[in-house]
Amino acid sequence: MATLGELERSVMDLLWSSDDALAATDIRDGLAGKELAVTTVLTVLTRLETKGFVTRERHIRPHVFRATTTRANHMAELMHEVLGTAPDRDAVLARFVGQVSSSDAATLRRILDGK
Amino acid sequence: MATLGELERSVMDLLWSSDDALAATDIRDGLAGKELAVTTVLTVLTRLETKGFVTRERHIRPHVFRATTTRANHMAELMHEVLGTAPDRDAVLARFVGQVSSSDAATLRRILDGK
DNA sequence: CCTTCTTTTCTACACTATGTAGAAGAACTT
DNA sequence: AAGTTCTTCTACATAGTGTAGAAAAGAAGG
Repeated sequence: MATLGELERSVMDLLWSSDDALAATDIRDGLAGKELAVTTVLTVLTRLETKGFVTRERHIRPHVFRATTTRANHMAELMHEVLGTAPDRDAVLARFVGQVSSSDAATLRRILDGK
Repeated sequence: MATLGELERSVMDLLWSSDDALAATDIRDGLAGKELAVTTVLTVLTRLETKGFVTRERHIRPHVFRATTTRANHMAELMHEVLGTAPDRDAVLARFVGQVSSSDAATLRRILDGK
């Protein structure tokens, strides 16, 4: 899976946090602290589209963008990607679980039980 | 955590798979398919040292290198890093577990039980 | 339909990380 | 001291990302 740069991630965060699709100007305004040109935001959005992270509605003016997947889904996929490259899956899982907090462990148990 | 390039990862894979420390020439020889100059390997090893992924024994000639952590540990840390950036930890865990194979699920249960 | 405003696309440049290795220097062997 | 082996320095190419101006395309009003 393609990786995200810092700005790209910020943009994705806004899209992931938004229920409805956003225009480039919305995103520019949502990026607190940074004073970016709209074209910059559009460039990033176009790249994200190419990478498959966002879709764009071209029939609307201005174009609006939405994330193609949820943040949770994306993050889970990333984790699976890491796990997938390991020759020693079980060892990785063991270490992973060994490092989680007890509350995370409880969450995991709950999820596994409901499975 | 710093990320690894393709060649860097290949080098780490060799180190992770080796019980004892390796010299640059060992690594060059271990990289099947690629015909790299030893200096290239040394450059990569130096960068890996800077990034904290390997240690180097300077008092031995030739220098030998070893991974500072196990592969499983590294991978688990990567997974935690991903998880740590998520505002919705539980949702990510849910998705993550939701996507694992049943054998992975069994592994997880076993690990959690022994915890 | 011609002008003006808005929005998008194209093009471009700087910066960093990474892969790659030669040249020069340091250290060991004999 | 000379030769050999190994390391360090320096350098360059490429790709990804952040950044945005200039040019083009589309919409809206007169």
